[in-house]
Amino acid sequence: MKVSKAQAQANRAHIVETAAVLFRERGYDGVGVADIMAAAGFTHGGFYKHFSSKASLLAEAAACGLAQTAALSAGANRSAFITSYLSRAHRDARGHGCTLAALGADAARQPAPVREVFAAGLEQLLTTLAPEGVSDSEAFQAARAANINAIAHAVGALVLSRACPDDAALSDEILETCRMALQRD
Amino acid sequence: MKVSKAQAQANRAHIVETAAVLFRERGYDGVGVADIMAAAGFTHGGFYKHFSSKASLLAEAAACGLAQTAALSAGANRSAFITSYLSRAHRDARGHGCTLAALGADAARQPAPVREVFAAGLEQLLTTLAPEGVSDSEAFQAARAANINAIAHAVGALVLSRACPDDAALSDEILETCRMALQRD
DNA sequence: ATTATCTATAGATCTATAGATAATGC
DNA sequence: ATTATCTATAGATCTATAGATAATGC
Repeated sequence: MKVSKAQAQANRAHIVETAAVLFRERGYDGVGVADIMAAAGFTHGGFYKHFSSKASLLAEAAACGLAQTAALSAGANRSAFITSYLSRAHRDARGHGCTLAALGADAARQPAPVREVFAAGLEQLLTTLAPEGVSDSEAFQAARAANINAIAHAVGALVLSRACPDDAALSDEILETCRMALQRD
Repeated sequence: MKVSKAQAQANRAHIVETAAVLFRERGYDGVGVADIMAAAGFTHGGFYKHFSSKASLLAEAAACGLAQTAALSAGANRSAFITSYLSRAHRDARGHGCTLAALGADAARQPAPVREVFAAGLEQLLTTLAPEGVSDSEAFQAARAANINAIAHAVGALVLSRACPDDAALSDEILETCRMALQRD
């Protein structure tokens, strides 16, 4: 049943990507190692040849998810990023959405290595969103502060809209109100 | 081993308050029924004479925690509320802090009854924060929108600051940046 | 008589490990 | 010979229930 080293590497990456989706959908404690391995197409016994523990997989899966969000923000302009971030489609697709919103609260309860991954992912997003060619130190700080505020505002809006019932008017109202405010700034 | 009806009622309330703290600290899936009952001073077998399931306890515990936050906001003025909400003390006291930030992401994965409790708690907070004596409909809507934005911004800041390592400069920077922005508005 | 709590346990799950298998890669 | 994967399982946990106990409340 052995596979080539290249295939084993690909299998490992596939497990990380599968976990990145399942953790965002159901939370860290809501998914078992066996669930992840089955979803990736393996039996659960093979897990520990790839990862030392479930927590270390979370760190890799979070890094994977955070990199996806940073990549998305790199392409679009700020207004387009906000529009898609605060859309009902994003609210309803937890498994493929922002890792900060889906797993930020879970991260707070995890050991330092996992939280360091989140801090690095957030720094990456701040860098990606920063306007280019700002050499002035004061303007740089102002732009960084504006990005921190925008991300916090957007993450909070997404978390709150998801905490409300799907069909509640309040859930849509939160998204629309915050989208308008963030595009006004 | 039976106690009076009044005592049983008090014991039940004590279990809800204990659960409200433990769920916020460790998340819904991070605490067991036996943990909660032991922390409240009972054996776990007695749980089901008070609650029909663990999920129904979560609904009550969330309502309890959300009412505490709404009560806090009722007393202070807006600036004082923001100052304490975005303090390091609040960040580091998850078990006794805002339920929206601690359990909002968990709520998104729970059945409708739990999410309805969150929506009601959020509406309560919006009402509490609204300025009194605003009869004009347009001004009322503007005040409601401003409160939705402020709560989303503050919740997101708290979630993100907690997701970073305790000692990271980024965690403090998020709190301070968002506190300044929210007090400027 | 009722019932709040306790003891004990069923049945399902979860993380992690041990040993077997079989294909890679030297 | 090494190792990626599989089968099987240990040991711990979790939700929920059953039945016993003993104090309340009629």
